[in-house]
Amino acid sequence: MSKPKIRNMEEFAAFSGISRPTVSKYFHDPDSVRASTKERIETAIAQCDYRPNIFAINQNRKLTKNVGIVVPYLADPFFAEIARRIETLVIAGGFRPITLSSHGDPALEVANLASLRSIKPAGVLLAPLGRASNRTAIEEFCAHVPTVNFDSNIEGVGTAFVGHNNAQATSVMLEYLIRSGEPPVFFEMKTPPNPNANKRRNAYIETMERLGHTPHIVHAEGEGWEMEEIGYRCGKQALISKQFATNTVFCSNDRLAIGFLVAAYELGLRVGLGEGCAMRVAGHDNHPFSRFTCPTLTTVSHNYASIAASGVEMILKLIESGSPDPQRKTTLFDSELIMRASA
Amino acid sequence: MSKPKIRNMEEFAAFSGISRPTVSKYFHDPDSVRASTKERIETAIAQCDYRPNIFAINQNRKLTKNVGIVVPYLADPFFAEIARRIETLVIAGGFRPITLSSHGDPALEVANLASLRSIKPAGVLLAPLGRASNRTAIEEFCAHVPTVNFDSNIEGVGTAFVGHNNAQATSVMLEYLIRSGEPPVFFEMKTPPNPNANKRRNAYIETMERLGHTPHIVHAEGEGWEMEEIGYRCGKQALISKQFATNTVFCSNDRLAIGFLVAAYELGLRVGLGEGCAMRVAGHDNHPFSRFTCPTLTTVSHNYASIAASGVEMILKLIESGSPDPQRKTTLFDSELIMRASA
DNA sequence: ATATATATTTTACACGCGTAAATTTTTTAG
DNA sequence: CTAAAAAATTTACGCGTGTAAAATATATAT
Repeated sequence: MSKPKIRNMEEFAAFSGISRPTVSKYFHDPDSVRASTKERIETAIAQCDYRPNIFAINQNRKLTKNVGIVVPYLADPFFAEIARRIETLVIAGGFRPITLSSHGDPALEVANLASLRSIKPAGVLLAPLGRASNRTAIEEFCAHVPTVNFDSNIEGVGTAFVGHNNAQATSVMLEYLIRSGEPPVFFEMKTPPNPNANKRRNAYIETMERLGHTPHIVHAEGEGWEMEEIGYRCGKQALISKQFATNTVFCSNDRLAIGFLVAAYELGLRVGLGEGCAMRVAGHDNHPFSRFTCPTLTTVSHNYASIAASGVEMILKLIESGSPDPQRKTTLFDSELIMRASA
Repeated sequence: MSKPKIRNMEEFAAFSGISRPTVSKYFHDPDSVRASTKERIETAIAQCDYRPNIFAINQNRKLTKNVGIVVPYLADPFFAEIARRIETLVIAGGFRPITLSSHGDPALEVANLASLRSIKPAGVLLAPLGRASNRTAIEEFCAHVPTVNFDSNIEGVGTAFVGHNNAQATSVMLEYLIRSGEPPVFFEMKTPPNPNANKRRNAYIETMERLGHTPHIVHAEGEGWEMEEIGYRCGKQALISKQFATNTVFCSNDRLAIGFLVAAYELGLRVGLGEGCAMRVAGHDNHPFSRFTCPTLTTVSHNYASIAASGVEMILKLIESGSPDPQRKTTLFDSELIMRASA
């Protein structure tokens, strides 16, 4: 019952009774060989469980089957979720996903790109850190590797960008909040790491003015990716010192909102729509945990499914075509208002 | 200003004026060559930014510098956090971490192991799915690749296990809860995916009896990894139908507790220690989000730092020694009571 | 059955680097 | 300054696979 030890394709070819080049062809595309041949090879595989050496394969192929996925912070469930979806689609497309997280560190982001480059990926899906990113290094990378930029847009980075329509999302939420109560104050980090934040602030100001209201912004101090902590700490201070001009707060993202809700809770401020509520809070992202806040968070959702699908589709098309489209294309997906209990 | 294009080590050697074998030696260990040589090579690198082809390197080395990290569900911030720490330590150790998530799927877990095997990792840190894992496949894998099992112990899997002392943690929490109020009811999934849950239940029963109290367990129905949802849904039902024998609930893990707290909140049950509180809730894990629940969650913490450090240390030692210790060693780290507002 | 198209085999070289052995150069010790 | 030790060079082969070209075998259409 002990399976024969096959050391390489040579031996496997001998074992299966097929020539090595044909076997090689089979592993590259099982349907490129005659059906009867395919069957014989697969019978042999079942008997000895040989698999080609991936290093030797990739050494000689101009194009590997590797697709890199780089996210700024994988410990953030938002990115974990989008990465998970992308991985699944990449596998379905017949490629091998390699997910790397920059852990919020620009140096590690550059190191990740270097690391990816050394495995000659067929393509890369890159969500850059944003403001902190080393632009030069990223541009250099994109000049050599087909790259689709997602989530956080850096102009000129990658052959295409697929992301979230911050303006539309902000507008949808604002209209809802204004229609159903007092116009919201915008709560954001003073120096947000992610460029989406800027788009959201600008959209807030613009939409508020368009609707005839005065924009109010409260800024939270603090650097980095510990947004719940920042939202909690600065939110609490701002609540205590009554910095909010109205009873409604629109947080720049859900993580900030999660921290803010804890602050409100601890101050005994009831958040929500009903009678006894002191204030309303809304977020932005439909973060996986926004369903489990107290109260559950009203937010605008990223279209996770479409962004992942579109990003993967683009990179696969790019890989197939070989030639990067000279025109950098931007695809934005509209978001949906997720009405829950907090606003 | 345009850097010369170097295609391989041959060309780089010519460019730097050093012989190829010496260059090769340098890339394997920069300090194994004379200081002056090292400097010349590094000057050349700065000028043309060449890096060796990783596939060609790994094809010929018996041992790659790859260290696999497999976790059951990376979208769970708990695993994201531990993976992040492990990655950092692996890099510091001079290896290349490759993190794969099984996304809760036993088939993907097997596929991940197969995928790892094809890149000949020097070693692997494996946190198995647990109950759902394909034991045979994992054992087969461990027979060929140095593996350290972490988080969820499967007897016989891997050369060593490093994890969390569930018994000690449960005991510490129970003693605290009993000392400070009513003895707790244990709230857990009926069919938990993770084997830690069984240890925790048994420790709960044992400790309760030792302390002279009657154990009470409430079971939540539901399969899979959506624990917040299960904790919320079943917790709400159980609260409504008054299934809890005392006013204190000890959840088998923090994710269940996070959902449970939302249920309590929605039912208007004030959770905490103070006067006006209807009940107390405690968790287990010190999940990254347990600081941001309402109220903040009292829990027992995994020793993230020690588990990561010890796991990495073990796998590196294993790699260095070459010979797996025939004695499977289990290392458990004690946990710390994290007192917050919920109990 | 014959001609044609399609698959497979044979042969041979390429990829980029690891590594061993023998030789030469450079450094260090005396 | 000379001898010994250490480092670098030269030469040459191996790793496991991709892939091209020519020859041969097999399948399909007429």
